[in-house]
Amino acid sequence: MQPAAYLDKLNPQQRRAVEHGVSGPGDIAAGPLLVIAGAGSGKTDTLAHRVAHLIVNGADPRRILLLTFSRRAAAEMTRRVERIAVQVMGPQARPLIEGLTWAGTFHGVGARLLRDHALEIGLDPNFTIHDREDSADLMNLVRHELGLSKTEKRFPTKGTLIAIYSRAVNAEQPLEEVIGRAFPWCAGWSAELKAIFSAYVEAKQRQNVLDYDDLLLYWAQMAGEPALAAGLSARFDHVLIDEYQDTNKLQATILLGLKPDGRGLTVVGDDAQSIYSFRAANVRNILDFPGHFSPRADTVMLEQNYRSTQPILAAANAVIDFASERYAKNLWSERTSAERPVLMSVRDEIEQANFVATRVLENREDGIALKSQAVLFRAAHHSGPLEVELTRRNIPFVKFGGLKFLDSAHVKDVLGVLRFVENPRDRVAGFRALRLLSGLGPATAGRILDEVGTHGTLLPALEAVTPPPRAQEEWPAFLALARELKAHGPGWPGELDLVRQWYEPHLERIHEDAPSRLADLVQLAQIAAGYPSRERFLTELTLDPPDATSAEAGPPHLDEDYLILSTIHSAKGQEWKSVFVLNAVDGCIPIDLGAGTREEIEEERRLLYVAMTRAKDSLHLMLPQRFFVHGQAARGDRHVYAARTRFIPPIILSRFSAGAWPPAQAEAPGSRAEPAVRIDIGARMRSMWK
DNA sequence: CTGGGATGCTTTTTT
DNA sequence: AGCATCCCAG
Repeated sequence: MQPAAYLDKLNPQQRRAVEHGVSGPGDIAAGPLLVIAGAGSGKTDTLAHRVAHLIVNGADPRRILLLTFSRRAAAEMTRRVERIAVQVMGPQARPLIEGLTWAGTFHGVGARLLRDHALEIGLDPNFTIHDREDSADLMNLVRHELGLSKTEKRFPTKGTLIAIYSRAVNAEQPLEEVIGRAFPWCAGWSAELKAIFSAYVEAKQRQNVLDYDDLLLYWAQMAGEPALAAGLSARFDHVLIDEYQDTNKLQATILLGLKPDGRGLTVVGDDAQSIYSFRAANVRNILDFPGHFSPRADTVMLEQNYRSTQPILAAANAVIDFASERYAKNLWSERTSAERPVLMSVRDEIEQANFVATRVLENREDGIALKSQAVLFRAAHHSGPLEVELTRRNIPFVKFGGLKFLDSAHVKDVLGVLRFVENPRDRVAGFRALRLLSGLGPATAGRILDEVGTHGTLLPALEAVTPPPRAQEEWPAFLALARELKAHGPGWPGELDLVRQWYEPHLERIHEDAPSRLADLVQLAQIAAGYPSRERFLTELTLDPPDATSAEAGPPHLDEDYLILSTIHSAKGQEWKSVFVLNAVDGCIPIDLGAGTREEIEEERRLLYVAMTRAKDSLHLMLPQRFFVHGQAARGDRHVYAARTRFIPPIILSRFSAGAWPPAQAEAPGSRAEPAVRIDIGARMRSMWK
């Protein structure tokens, strides 16, 4: 057997990253390693090879911790590791890879570790997890209780509150600093904010719920507590983290707590693709990583791009060259092409939609499947007109990013009932569930939840309730439902069907468009069937929500072809043959919200870079000239003119080719082709008034 | 106390 | 255009 034949197709840098600290079977002594992996440089493959290489050389898969940005990425990584390992070791690798169970997101792994260690840290292991919306709802409850909803001057809303709180936790910054840097318009409220946050924390603990941030925070606390830290860090021999540029200070604290000397630690990322600072991600994590250790961490740079053609790469490089601070690297590609990326001018968003739909179909005629094409945009609503056009032309699409399936009211209602039964102390869930009954408002719901709280258990408390007269009729059915669920009557996923049956009449009463919402619930039931129990379903759905939006969510007939629509954020790590970037104009990229600090602008630049580097063969940046302004009558024509994004200044225009659509617009006056039809619209208009 | 309607303000990206 | 809040009728 040639021991390392599977490494031969790696380039020298990739190979260095894979073999770092591994000198042969049974001999692994790896110090900290940083891999700077440019876009399309085979990062995932390199990391997968490293994991496989460790295992092949005797590392215990059960003692490898692999942290990725999304669950999807973790699954993909595990799949590749298995493929490589099987290739080297044959089928006996399979059971070995089964042991690679600690692969997931920081939040997912945190949840699992916390359930394992709950008792040691005084946590009830049956805690439920609040997603962002739930957290905001709870914050709102607290906000009202403290009487801050009717201050004389406008007090920050629940969304702002949770954003401030979350940033303070994830960036490990004192409140004053967070407000000063990121929320200057909230200055002057810091005393109130402290009060509200402390009440929020107490409420979470009383209700036995954790929010996303807690999953990291408790983990970090454990890792920092000497009595627990040793056991925790001894649990893993190797810790590998993907997308390190998008981790925050709190996550770095966890890592350093797990592996203080960096032994067995590998981080991979690309500072040029850091796009999550709104979530407190900090580029400094990756920039400063080597210096945290002594001796310094080894650094490997992957610069060969296997994805894009040379002209696409040259344009993307030109854009990122203006970035202020980064690991200087120069991506290159062997893939030649004569086709530069296109800056395509169109009159407005309607024409933009028209162009994209037309070109997508042409591409398909040329043999490029819809799935190999993607339309990317800065904000979820930017794709609105395009979605209309695609629907009109019957072009199937799936949209990633923006409002999620789980965020819709009806799905949250059903989950709320389940969560309330799972954890009766969860007031947000309880509130949601109880208020579904007509005649039962916030006051009564609050009273009932107080009862449940003092009782400690659900059923006796509910049975003792006398509902208000107007809710009396619907109460027995609710009580019966709670009983069934508490007893796990029909088992899983039958319990979800039970809730659905109970909920249906309520849904029809509450919402006009009940039928389409019912379809979502059918889909929820299908998702539910994929989980072994109610508890696992609720936890994992919160940590790993289905990432496509409800519009398409109908369990897409996987054999069918469909176009990909995605926010740039959700496009991270992906690639397509042909990519269209919508609204490459100032105001959209960079987006014209908020303060627009220098750091924020730099991040917008990286966003454009990420979008451009998703393209393999063909790239169009769309430039609508006019935007209709919001807040006018449906067919109003008030509009503003938009300018090409500032990230493509004249000096790099030569990296692009220019186009306009419809083509007639590009031609000089006089050379215009003879129209096929002539209709005197002007005459019609005049005759309207006669 | 609940629920419906009017009115005024915010408006990105996501585990 | 959507949501939070306010106001009022049962």
